[in-house]
Amino acid sequence: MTKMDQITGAQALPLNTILAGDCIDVMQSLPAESVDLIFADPPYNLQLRGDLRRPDNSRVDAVDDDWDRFQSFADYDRFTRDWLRAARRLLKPDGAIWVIGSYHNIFRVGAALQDEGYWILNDVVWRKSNPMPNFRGKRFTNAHETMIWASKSEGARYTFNYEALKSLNEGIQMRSDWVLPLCTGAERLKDENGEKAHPTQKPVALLHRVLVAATQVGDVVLDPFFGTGTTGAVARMLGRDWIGIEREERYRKVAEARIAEVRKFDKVALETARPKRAEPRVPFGQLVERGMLRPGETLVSPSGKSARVRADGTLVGLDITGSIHQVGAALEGAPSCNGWTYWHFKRDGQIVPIDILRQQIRAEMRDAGH
Amino acid sequence: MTKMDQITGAQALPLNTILAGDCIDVMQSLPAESVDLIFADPPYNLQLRGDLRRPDNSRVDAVDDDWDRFQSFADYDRFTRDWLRAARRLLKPDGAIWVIGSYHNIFRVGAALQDEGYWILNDVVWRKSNPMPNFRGKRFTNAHETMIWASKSEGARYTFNYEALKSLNEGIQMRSDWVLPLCTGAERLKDENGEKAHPTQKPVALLHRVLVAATQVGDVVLDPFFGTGTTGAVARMLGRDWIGIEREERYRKVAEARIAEVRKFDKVALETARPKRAEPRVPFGQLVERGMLRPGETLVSPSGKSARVRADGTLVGLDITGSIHQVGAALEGAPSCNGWTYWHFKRDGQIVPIDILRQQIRAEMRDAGH
DNA sequence: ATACTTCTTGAATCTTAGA
DNA sequence: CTCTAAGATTCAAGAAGTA
Repeated sequence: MTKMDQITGAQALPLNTILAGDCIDVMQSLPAESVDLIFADPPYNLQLRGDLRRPDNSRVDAVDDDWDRFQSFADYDRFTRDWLRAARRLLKPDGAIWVIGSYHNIFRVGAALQDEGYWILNDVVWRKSNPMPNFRGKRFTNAHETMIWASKSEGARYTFNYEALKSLNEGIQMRSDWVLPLCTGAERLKDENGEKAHPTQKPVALLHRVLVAATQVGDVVLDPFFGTGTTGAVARMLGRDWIGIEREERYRKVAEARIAEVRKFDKVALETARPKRAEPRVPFGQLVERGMLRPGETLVSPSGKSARVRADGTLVGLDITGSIHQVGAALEGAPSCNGWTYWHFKRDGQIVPIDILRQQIRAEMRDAGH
Repeated sequence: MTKMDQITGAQALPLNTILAGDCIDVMQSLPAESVDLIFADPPYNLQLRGDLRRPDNSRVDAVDDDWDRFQSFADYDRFTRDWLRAARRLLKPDGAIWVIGSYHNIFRVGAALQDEGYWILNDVVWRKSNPMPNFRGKRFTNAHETMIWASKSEGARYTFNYEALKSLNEGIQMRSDWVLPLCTGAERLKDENGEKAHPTQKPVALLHRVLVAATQVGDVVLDPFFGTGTTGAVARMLGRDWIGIEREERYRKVAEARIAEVRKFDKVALETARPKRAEPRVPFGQLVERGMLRPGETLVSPSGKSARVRADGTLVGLDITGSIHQVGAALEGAPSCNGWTYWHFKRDGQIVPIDILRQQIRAEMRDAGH
C-alpha cells in the first residue's frame, strides 16, 4: 500500500507490475476510478477469413460454430465492448483512453467507444516514415495506423499538455498526424532465437508523445494489452506509474526484463512548460495598490481606445466602468477581451502592455516562494 | 439512351445529370448493378454547440446546416446503413465505393460498410496542408480527414490503376496518406452574395486522385451527396460519366453552372493544385522522442555554453528555458540563433552538431517518398 | 509592376476557477 | 448543481491593400 492509499483509504493498486491473465477479468478485479490514462493496442482482427484470435493466438469462442462473416464481426464487437466497458470503469472521471488500430478494426473500436459513452477528442494518424510497401500493387501502401483519443465522458476535464506538445513541435501547435518511424533496429526486442519477440511492438517515440501529451508526472497509466511493454517502459522513463496486463508469459518476461533496464529521466528533464492557466492569478488592483500604475492614469489600446485607472482597480471608459476585461470588450464591441494584453501604459515615451507588470509581480512571487 | 445501353440492353441511366431528391429514394429508383464507382461525402454529424471565436474575436463560420443535424448516434446509424445499402445495390459486382468523413462519423460509417458486406481495401488519410488550427489549445489541430475505399464484396476484382498512381507520385508507390490543401481561393465556389456556396466543398485535387486511381475512362461515377459537384466536374475532366444526387436546389444550380464550364481533359486547374515539395521541417522534439537525444542530456556550444534537454524538446540553460534557438540566442546575447548548428552533443568522445541527427531523419523521410 | 504588409478564412464536437 | 467573471487562445494560403 502506498502512502496515498493509506490516506485516502483507496483499495491498493498494483503499481508498476505486470498482471497475468485475461484483461477483462483482471480489469474487473481492480478498483474503479483509479487510473488516469489507458493506452490500448488491442488485437486488430486481421484474419477475418478464419477465427478471431487474441494476441496470444487463443481462439475467441464464437456463438455459432458455423463460420459466417457477420458472426465474426459481432464477435469482435462483443469482445471490444466488453474490454472498453471494463476499462471505462477503471478510469477516473477526468481520465482518458487511447486506442490504436488499423482499418481492419478501428472503425468498430471507434463506434464502440462512442456507444459506451466515451467522448472522442481526436483521431490521430501515425504516419509511418518506413512502412512495408504493397508488394502486389493492388492497393495503396498501407502507410499509417489510427489512434483514437477519448475522454471518459463528454465535458470531462481531461489532461492535455498543450504547451509541452507545442514545444515538441518547435513552437507550432501539434497536429493530428504524426510522422514517426516503425519500431526497428536495436529498439526492436528479440527473443532467445534472435526472432522479433512480438509481432506488433510499438515504437517508444509514439508512446513518448502520447504520455507527454495526456498525462502528468505521477499519473497512473494502464495498458490492458501490454505485449512487450512499450507503455510501461516509456511511463517509467517519464516518471509515470504504470500497470500492464498480459496473458502470455513469454511477453511478460521480455517486458519485465526490458523495463527493469529503463532509467527514469531526472526531475529537470521531466519539467515541461507550464500552461498560463496554472500561473497564479493577479488582480489588476494590485498594480494600483503597489503604485505600478497611478489612479487617474490613462491606459490605451492598440486600436486607439483609452480609459482611466481608478483607485479600486476598475477602469472608466466612454460610458462604461468595470474591470480591464469588461471595459476592453465594451469598447471593442467584442464578446470578450483579455485586458492584460489589450491595455497599454506609457513610460519614457514607450507604450508597454500592462501584462509586463503582472509578470513582474509573478516573478517576485516565485522568488519569494524559494 | 446511350449507345452502351442499347448494346447491353440495360435500363437507361440518367448519365451526366443531377437528380433532385433524397439520395436513398433516388438510388432505389435507379437500375441495380449499373455504376462503377460511388464517391460519397455524407453529412458528418458534427454535433457543434455554441459558437467558436478565434483569438482575434472573429467568429468561425461553422457548419450549422439542417442537413448535418441528427437526433442521436442510432439515428445517424440508421441513415448511414440505409444509404449504404441503396448504394451497394447500384454497384456493379466489381464496383467500389469511397466515403469521406471525420472522427465524428467515420467510425460509424466504416463499421456500417463492413456490416453491409462491403470489403475495405484501404483507409486513406487526407492530410491537410492548411487546416484550421485549434483556437483554444484544448486538442490537437484537426488536420486530416479519412476516406474509406471499399469494394462491393470480398474477392471482387475492383479497379486500381497502380501505375498511374505511381506516376502521379513521381515513380514511388502511392501511400495511404495524401497531402493536399483545402479548397480555397478561386476554386472555392461563391454564391450571388460572394459567400461560399457550400460549407464543405472538396478540392478538385482530391477527387482527381480518387478517380484516376479507381476508375477507367468511360466508367460511371455516382455521387449521392453531390453538393456543388466536385465529383461531376472532375469526372467530366477525366472523361468519366457521372450522376449526381442532391436535395438542395441552391447547390444543384451552382453545380450545374460549374460543370457546364468544364472541358474534358482540361487539366489546367489540376496542375496548379499539385502539392509543393520542400525540405520537411523537423522539430527538435523529434530527436528526443526518438531517443536520439536523452532527456537530461547536456548540449554544448562552440563558445563553451551548455544547456540540458527536457522531455518536451525544450532546453534549460542558465536562467532561461525555451527552444534550441531561444536558449542559444539568450546565452549569446544575440537577437537570434540557429540552434541546429549552435548546439552539439557528445558521442564516443566526439562533439557533434545536432544537425547531423536532423539530417538522418530527413534522409529517412526522403526514402519514404515524403 | 514589385515587394511588403495586413486581412480573411477553413467540416470545430475548442475554458475554468470560484462563489 | 448553476452562475459569473477572469482571461487564454491560431496556422497556412491566398486575397487585398499599401508603399
